[in-house]
Amino acid sequence: MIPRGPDRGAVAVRIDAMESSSATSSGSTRREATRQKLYEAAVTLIAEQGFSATTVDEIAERAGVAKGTVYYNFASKSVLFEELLRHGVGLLTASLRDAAARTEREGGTKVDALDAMIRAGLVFIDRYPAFTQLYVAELWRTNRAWQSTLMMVRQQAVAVVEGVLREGIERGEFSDEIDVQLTAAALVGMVLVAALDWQAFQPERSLDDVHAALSRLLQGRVSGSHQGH
Amino acid sequence: MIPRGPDRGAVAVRIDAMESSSATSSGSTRREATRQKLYEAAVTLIAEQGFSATTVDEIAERAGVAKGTVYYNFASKSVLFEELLRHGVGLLTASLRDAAARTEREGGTKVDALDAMIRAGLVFIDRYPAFTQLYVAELWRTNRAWQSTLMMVRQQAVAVVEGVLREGIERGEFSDEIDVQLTAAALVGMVLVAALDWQAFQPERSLDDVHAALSRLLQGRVSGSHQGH
DNA sequence: GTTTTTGCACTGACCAGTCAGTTCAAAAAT
DNA sequence: ATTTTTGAACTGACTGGTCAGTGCAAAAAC
Repeated sequence: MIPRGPDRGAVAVRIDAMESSSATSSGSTRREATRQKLYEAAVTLIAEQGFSATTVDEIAERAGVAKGTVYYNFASKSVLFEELLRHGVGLLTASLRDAAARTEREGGTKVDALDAMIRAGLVFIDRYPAFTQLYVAELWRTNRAWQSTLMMVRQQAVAVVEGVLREGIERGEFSDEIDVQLTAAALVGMVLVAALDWQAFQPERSLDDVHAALSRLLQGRVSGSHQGH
Repeated sequence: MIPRGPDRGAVAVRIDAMESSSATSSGSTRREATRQKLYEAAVTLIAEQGFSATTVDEIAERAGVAKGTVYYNFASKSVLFEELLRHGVGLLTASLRDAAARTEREGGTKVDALDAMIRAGLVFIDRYPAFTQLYVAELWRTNRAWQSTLMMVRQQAVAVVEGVLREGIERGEFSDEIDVQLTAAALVGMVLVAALDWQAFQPERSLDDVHAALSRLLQGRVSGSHQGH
């Protein structure tokens, strides 16, 4: 569809410009734009329906390109998906690291850093809910082609949280009895599930509300030794 | 569900006994057994591969029955899946309620109740990892046939946690400023993700380890006003 | 003798991936 | 400055295969 006339060339969408590869002076911006459109189409469809239930035809149609174009740009449906995963988690990891570094620079405590990362996580999920959804849905699946990609990418993100926890223990800010790995996983889960529930079941709430609720939990002001109210 | 070897009835699992329909004295146990086998086969396959990627032939084969039997017992593949969901979440909800009630009976605090529910959640996930996996993968998907079933069933489970939180606030045991819904979601997420990570990435850890880590977080002994170590 | 299961052939829809051909802007040739 | 060539990007009809669901007669279980 879309005879495309003299192709008014949708000039460079510039959605984000991650590590947008080479770009040799007269770089093929066209190709990059097409790939970006395909990512965007794929992420929502796969989040809604799952990988197998989403057809390449659907992705192509929503992106407004022909099916052949998908295969011109990606070796297969799975490869498209894998690159989508890498792309998305790259954004998240960068955002988390940034939040931690910023707190550090401003002389905050490690609790402040965790809190800032919680917020960064919420902002990310708010901006890319479909990606988050799809990530969670695939993370614990076994027996799948992109299993190893997913593991690597997960480790990348969780490592940031673990790092902050470890530094906190060294500084004596956290008890040295905490289990870094499990605690990091629990924190990630807390943010992930609360945020997805927020999006799905009470989208009218503000990000600040959600952040406040999670901060409270983090700081043990829900059930810890607390002070009246 | 979940094969688990030749199933020596370990600790009286009471797999069914839910609202297992009619059962007129000489109830058709045969049919029930077949359905159970199909649930068990379906749950692992779907957890591993996802709903669409799992074929009815595979389910039948793993369950050791003919394909026709699947359709004799369930109207369609989706219906089989929906009933599986109801079945599984029914078990979880019952277990959570039981944990809360037991604590109550023994005169524990509401924090104790939450703690007991965390443990009950972990035990459930430990026993039915495939179900948990599949549940998480489907929960936030939109546009799907069983979407409404899933919402009902989710609400059922989360409501138990919300109930305990509310009672805790009434009793003045928790701050009345906490957001019940968000906090409940966050707690569920904490347990869910920590447990799935435990299963997937460090299965050698004991349930007690995981429980201890989560307890600590719940009680604010990670970053709250804590006392040395 | 009724209920449940089996085995298996069949259908029709659907879908990942292919490929011969088209488009067009920029480079090269004139 | 005009024509020709090039090749990266894109197209969409087509293929080979898969799979949900059906139909049914005979066997097994109860």
